[in-house]
Amino acid sequence: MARKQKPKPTDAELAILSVLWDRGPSTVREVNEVLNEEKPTGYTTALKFMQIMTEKGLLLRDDSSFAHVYRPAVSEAKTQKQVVNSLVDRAFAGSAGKLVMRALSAKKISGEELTKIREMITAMEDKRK
Amino acid sequence: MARKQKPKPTDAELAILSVLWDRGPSTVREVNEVLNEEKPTGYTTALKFMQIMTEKGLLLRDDSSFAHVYRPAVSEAKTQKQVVNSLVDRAFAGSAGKLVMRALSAKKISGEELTKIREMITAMEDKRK
DNA sequence: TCACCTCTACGAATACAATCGTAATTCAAT
DNA sequence: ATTGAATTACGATTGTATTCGTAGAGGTGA
Repeated sequence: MARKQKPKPTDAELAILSVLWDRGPSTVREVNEVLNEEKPTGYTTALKFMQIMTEKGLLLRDDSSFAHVYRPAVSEAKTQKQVVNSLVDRAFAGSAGKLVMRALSAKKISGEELTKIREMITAMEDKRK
Repeated sequence: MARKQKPKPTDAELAILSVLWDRGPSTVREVNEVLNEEKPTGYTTALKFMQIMTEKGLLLRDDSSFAHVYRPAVSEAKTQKQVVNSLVDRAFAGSAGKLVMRALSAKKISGEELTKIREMITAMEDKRK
């Protein structure tokens, strides 16, 4: 299988991908409106990013209608894995366990999530012989 | 208490901080030699970074000897917390639990670490009444 | 002292991220 | 067909990250 290495998305690109993962295929205007809830930016700024991201292979464009419709070309799971691995290498000396422990103490996590995580761990411990 | 907000370190800056957290106070040459094991860069590149980082308040410099000795001005724990929180916000819609689960499936984690993590979780579950 | 090596200081070049303004294009409603 | 609003294309600007070259200062051994 020939895997093409997609570039790691920048912060602004990640914000746009998040919107598309959440909403599904959208126009520039729709994406920009969501982004503006967080931080106001010009319409052409979003447009430019989405054009660049299409060139980079991060988005796919359907230009059959007047307002082009964009959708992610990379999956949420793969991208999250990519940025996590990158952070693990850069700031945690390659140890994902260290990052997990830091994340557990860094932010509030809901009870349901804690349970899910604990079950995930026991499953992994079982699987390892 | 007046906490001064230190800037989020860039990738190259994190690499330098990692070396200093690991080795303790070091000269530019020492840091650069460690960095070169991963990726060869010029001596003055490391020097420039460490000067900039000192200006930014990320490093402290002892210039009492000919070769200045640098040490981190920010703790490893605080910095890791900072970058984790930033990633959670940027790529995981603010949910640290989502990041934890992604990290668990993204990279191999040793048995001892898994155990430590599980114990950490049960402790957190207990504490939450 | 002098030659040499190491180190710092500083400026500059390059690359890329992020932002926007303007012009050209398309569509829809008159 | 004509006009106005929305959209795209494209260039330009600004800011910051990264990298290095060169000059000068500091230290050392012959």
